[in-house]
Amino acid sequence: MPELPEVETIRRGLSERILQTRIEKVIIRWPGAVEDWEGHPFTETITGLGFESIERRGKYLLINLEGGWSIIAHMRMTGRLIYHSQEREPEKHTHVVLKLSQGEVHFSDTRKFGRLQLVKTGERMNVPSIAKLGPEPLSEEFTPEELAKRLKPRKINIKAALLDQTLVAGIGNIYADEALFRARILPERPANSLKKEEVEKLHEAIQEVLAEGIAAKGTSFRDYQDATGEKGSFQKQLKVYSRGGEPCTCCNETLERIKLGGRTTVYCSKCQK
DNA sequence: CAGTACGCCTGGATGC
DNA sequence: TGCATCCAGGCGTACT
Repeated sequence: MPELPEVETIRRGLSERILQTRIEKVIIRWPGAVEDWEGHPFTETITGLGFESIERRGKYLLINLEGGWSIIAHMRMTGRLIYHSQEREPEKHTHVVLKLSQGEVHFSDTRKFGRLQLVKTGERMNVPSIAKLGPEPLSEEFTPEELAKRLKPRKINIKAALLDQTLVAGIGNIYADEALFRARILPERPANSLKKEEVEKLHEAIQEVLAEGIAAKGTSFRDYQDATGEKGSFQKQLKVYSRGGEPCTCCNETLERIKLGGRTTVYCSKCQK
């Protein structure tokens, strides 16, 4: 599941490979994967344009093209954006192929939740899904004080709060569970019940797990692959996610597996308070 | 603001 | 072996 570290890894991989190229042809194999911009059709608008830069905001990739156009890409659960230096037959779930002046990019998504959305570059930060995102957790504006301020009015449990993209951007189910374990905080705790020291620990834990996730080129639990089709390795460092019923790496207690906000949550009832 | 449910999807795991 | 059912879950939207 591409969360911040996975999307950042894709951003870096694509940036190294496609910034000097131009889109020569667009092949849409499943129209549901793309969204036009106010009467400007996806294919016709981007054909012929070169790439200028690739940014990331939360779990969104912002691919900036020439001519004032951008593509906002979201992988959701199973999306992939993979660069091939040679021409390659699309796979079963490849929905869009961008033929470039050198190589090609395939957008594939088994579950068809992901989207490529055409927007004006000047409007990219104003589209609702991007505009409402909370701070970037690895940026300077994301301080312990900022996190505390944002948690204070929230009565929901801290796990659900971390998954709320308007509170802080980019954290998904994997890194939320890992950050809470590292900060030794129970996921059921109301967000506004965290003491100052706990918020500071959580802030540090969030930054650590995300940075380590990026360093490991992401978590390839099921479907995730980077921009070249390689798997990440952070799944080897997971302490709680997907380990329900297994012993805690710290105290050997059996890890609990519950549902919070409709999502599977794993934690250690002995280590986390 | 909280919470819940639903829709979007397929494949792998599980149950019979 | 084959078929039915469950589960994984990010996010937008609707409704209470």
